[in-house]
Amino acid sequence: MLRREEMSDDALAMIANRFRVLADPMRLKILHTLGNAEMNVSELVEATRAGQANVSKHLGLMLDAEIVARRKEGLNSFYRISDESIFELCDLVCERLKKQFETRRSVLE
Amino acid sequence: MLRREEMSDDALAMIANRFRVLADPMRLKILHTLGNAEMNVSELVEATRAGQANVSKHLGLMLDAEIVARRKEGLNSFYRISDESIFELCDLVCERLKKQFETRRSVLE
DNA sequence: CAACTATATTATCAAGCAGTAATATAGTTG
DNA sequence: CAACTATATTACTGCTTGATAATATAGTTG
Repeated sequence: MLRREEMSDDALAMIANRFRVLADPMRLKILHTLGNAEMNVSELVEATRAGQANVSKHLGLMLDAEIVARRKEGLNSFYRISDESIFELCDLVCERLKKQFETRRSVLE
Repeated sequence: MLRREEMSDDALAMIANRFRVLADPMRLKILHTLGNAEMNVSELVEATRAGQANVSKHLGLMLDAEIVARRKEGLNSFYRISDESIFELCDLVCERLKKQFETRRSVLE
């Protein structure tokens, strides 16, 4: 796709934007925590040991990006992953990082 | 991976860092331009219509991240993609973005 | 070696963003 | 309805980073 077709600047900006959402350790931590189950904000605050405002802001950002979905129930907001493809993205990155470390290590031997 | 195993903060930081490299339209443009062929800096400057210092800095960043590789020949530096997995990443993001737009569009009908 | 060329680096500025405290909103319970 | 609770928003601060101009580095050519 990126390699074969022409890419408009707008398309590039949208793709970059999506990567930007994933380019933050705290958001990845939230996503990782959310991986298995729907959770409310308080649970996420406890699990990540971050401030409530901070967690809410990250969740809002990811909600806008449609990476998570929200279900409101009384005072609580329950969040869940709505874009499962992020796990594929993370897996790809992980594999690649492992390969790089492997290469570097073998260079030293 | 991200979903199943425990993730250290260091691991999350490394993954986030990799996404950060891809979270910039100009870098994506350079990667896209480099997609098919090895090119030197001048060619990339012309193709992207960006400043020379800017292109060099982005290339340096991606070289450090081992996303591109460099071959020096006389005055020229030739760059090429060294991490093909970035195209898979971009493809995944593209597909997902298309789905989102499709969903939004159908909501309006 | 002097002039030239390609690339890299540095300094600087402006913009964007993560974290936090304070406050607002809105639902709940006595 | 008053006190309480969960979440969202706002204002602010410090840090990071992208773009650019200026300069440095290093190879080339006459």
